[in-house]
Amino acid sequence: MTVTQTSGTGAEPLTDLCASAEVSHPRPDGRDRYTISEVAAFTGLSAHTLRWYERIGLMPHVDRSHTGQRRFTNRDLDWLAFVGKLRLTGMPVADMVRYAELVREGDHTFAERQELLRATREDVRRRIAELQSTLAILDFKIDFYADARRASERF
Amino acid sequence: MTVTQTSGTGAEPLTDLCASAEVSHPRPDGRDRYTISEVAAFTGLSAHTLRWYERIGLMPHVDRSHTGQRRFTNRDLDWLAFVGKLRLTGMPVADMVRYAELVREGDHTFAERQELLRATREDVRRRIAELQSTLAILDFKIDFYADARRASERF
DNA sequence: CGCTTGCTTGGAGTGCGCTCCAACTCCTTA
DNA sequence: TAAGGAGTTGGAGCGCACTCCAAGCAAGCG
Repeated sequence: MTVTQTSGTGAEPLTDLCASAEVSHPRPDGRDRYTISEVAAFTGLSAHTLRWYERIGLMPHVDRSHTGQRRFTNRDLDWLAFVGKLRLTGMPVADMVRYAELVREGDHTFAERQELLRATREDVRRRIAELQSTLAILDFKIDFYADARRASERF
Repeated sequence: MTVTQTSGTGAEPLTDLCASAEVSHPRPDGRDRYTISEVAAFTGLSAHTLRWYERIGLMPHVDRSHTGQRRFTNRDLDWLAFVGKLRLTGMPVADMVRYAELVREGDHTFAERQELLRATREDVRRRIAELQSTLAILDFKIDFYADARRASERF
């Protein structure tokens, strides 16, 4: 796993480090201000969704240009990458918002954050097990159809 | 894997066999007619949902009592168990309905059914991989919080 | 008989996660 | 200067998978 340490403005160093665990997509170097459409292209989320994430409190707080347009930072991209992972787990958006709130509240919420992630992890483990059981059924049925088709061809 | 061969009325023996792959929950022996609430309790689906499944064509066709009430058979339970598995895969209801249609159309749809299941299987494999990647991130962050908390306790 | 329980129906409502719309501002290019 | 493109907002709308509602029917019981 590659941990990319992004510049950071000095505020909440621990949270920042934690928010930037693994960045999968390479990003334009040396830049730290992206428009909403750049971020949309980069993350695969729509601009609508990005604004909506901010509205509901799932984005920490996005900088603005002098004309009021959003300017996302590398830190924001890190956060979105993490949110994307949480989304893949099937975690409800409300829970992600809760996590975001805890991050905003500061370091004294570490325990609760950890607990939330732990619960999510157990959930993910359960889901993997479920999926693997469905895989067995699917294999069984696919084999069944393969046999049936071979049989019908032979006679 | 235990394959429980349920009685069957003689119609489409292959499909029947295939529909009855693995029955996870033991069920009242010797019976073959269940009310909707029994099936609801048994499958964990609500009676509402069972009726809705029938309406949209996801249930093959449920017998009725002389007063018009539904009487589900063991075969129906087998089908519902399989549908439950498909549901766990995250397959959209519309696709499940498509599969149900193919089953109703008869044996000449084996190829298409197999293809549908194959696609689903690949999807499931992808989802398992995704979930496992999120698991890595979660572990990383949970460890991070564990370390941070231990560090803050020590000083 | 009246009451309860369980079932029936078509259609309306709900919650989630977006997704889009209308009306507007701002900046750039021709 | 005019047009076009990208951004802004609050709020409405959408698709999915249920979930519930109202009104009614049939059976069982005291």
